[in-house]
Amino acid sequence: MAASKTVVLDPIACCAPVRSDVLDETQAAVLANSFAALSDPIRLRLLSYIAASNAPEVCACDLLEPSGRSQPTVSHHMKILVDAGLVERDKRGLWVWYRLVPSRLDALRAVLG
Amino acid sequence: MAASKTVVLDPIACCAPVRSDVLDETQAAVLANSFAALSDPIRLRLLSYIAASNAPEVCACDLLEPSGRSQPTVSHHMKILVDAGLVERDKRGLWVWYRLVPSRLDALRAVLG
DNA sequence: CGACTACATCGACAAATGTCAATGTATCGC
DNA sequence: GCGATACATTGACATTTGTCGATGTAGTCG
Repeated sequence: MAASKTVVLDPIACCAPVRSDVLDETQAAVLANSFAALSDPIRLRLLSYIAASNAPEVCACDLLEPSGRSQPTVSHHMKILVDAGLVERDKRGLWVWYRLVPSRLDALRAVLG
Repeated sequence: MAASKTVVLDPIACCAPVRSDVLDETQAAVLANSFAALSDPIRLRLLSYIAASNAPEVCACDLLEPSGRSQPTVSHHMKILVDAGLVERDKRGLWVWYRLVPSRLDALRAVLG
């Protein structure tokens, strides 16, 4: 039920490894979009911060200080990660909680193999 | 001995998986640069084209038609892949030959795990 | 209700990126 | 040497991206 905001993302799972077959334009576009989400240092650090926390979820409010960016900027980056399907967003009360989507990271990893 | 043109790249191998620890700014910058090389559909297709060919190397001249881009544009994209350490360049006579650097792809894959 | 809080969206801007035509450079064959 | 070939570099341009201040929106608490 989850995900499906701006861009189509599920096709990732169907992609054969980059090394085994030539990607068609659609596959390439989807994958490029996913890797683009990983192509910014701030986003990589946000991602690793969530992953490194022992908790299954991290509050958005805890992402500001370690990222060293303004609140709108962090919100912007998190949206990109969510749209790419790498992170899930859950608003509870005033706070927003983020958690990784391991299967999505696994899928990307598989594409690289 | 190979590689070391514009950007520092070897640090990739030393990075712990994104999921296990918070990346420092240097690690994040290097990794972001690597993923950025994968964040363009044309580059992904060039990469998979080389990988999918049974030959260990592919001539630059064979990359123009499948990519559907001009010669300068393909040259530009290949430079980005080479600088990212994902592909090696070998000029022999008039022709330039490209081959993948599997260890680099493996390293990136490891970071995602 | 109204004040306050947490996050998203908007608007603007500089910087980076993808693209191609034109030109440059190195190499081959004659 | 000379012309032709394969690829790189340059210059220009439109588009995209990262950033922040200002503002909007949804939720909480009294």
